[in-house]
Amino acid sequence: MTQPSAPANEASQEALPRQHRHYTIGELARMFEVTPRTIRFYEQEGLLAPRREGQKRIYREKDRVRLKLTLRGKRLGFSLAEIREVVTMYDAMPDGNARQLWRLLEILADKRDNLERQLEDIRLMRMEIDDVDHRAREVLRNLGHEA
Amino acid sequence: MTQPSAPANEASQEALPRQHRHYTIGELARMFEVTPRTIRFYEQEGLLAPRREGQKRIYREKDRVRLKLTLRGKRLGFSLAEIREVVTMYDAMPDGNARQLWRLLEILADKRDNLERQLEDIRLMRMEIDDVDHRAREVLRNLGHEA
DNA sequence: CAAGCACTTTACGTTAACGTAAACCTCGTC
DNA sequence: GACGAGGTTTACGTTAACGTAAAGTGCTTG
Repeated sequence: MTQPSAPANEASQEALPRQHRHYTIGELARMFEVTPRTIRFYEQEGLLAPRREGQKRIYREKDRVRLKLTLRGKRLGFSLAEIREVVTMYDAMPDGNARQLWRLLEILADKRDNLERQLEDIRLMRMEIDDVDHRAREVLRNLGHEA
Repeated sequence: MTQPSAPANEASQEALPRQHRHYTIGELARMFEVTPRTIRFYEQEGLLAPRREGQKRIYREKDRVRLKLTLRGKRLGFSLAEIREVVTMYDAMPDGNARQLWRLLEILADKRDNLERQLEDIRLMRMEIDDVDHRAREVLRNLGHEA
């Protein structure tokens, strides 16, 4: 039984406060169950901008959060382009001009509408799934009674 | 002012009970705001199976419902393959064997889990959107007070 | 009967979001 | 000092879900 030796970086930091922790690409990949390739791709698409230490990428708490938000957006069917539009505007917010800010509010309202429609879709799809489920169980019950 | 002459088929049927109506591909396309190409593609992928009248496709109420469900599934991020798996099993239900039915229940449980996670995602994303919204309005307020 | 729709098939093109492979560096360690 | 486990870049491949273009069929309408 060889103990899977804990990656040095991971172990050496687990006592640090979250805000100051940093991560390698592999760590993040495991945390969110994606491949490093995915994370690099998101960087290339302007969704992440990790610091470098020599050649290696160093991810900080802020990057981790951004990745989390990105993946959540994806699960909800937003494209990377849409997600980027929001997060970059969010970052540019404090010194953004009024036009940009209004544009941001516009986008947010849009996303909200989208979410509302999804909620309704989920409600309806749930009902239909329940219906199919009941029918299937019914058929199974009858299969049991004959034969 | 030339009246846009109502398509013969559409007008001639609007008094019929829904169950017996039938639709052309163009009608369906307009109803759901997709292109005919999309509908043909769904057929090619085994999601629809309209009858033919000569060479033309004739869609009935059942087909319309299937298209509706398909598009709803898409909005929720399901792939056409996933959607097909459910709808074809649903159709094969009454005379499906037990294994198939159990498999169907399995799939349904899976979809349900998926929907639950999406609900949570929506909840969280709503909060974040609200947060960004508030910040943006705050900045706008301050912009108004200076200058 | 020519024109104009709405439909048809066939087939190649396109975009997003990665996967995969090759070739390289840089540690710690056996 | 070889080696394995991580990391890196570059670049071509792949899949889903259609878009788009070409070329033809069939109605009905001026």
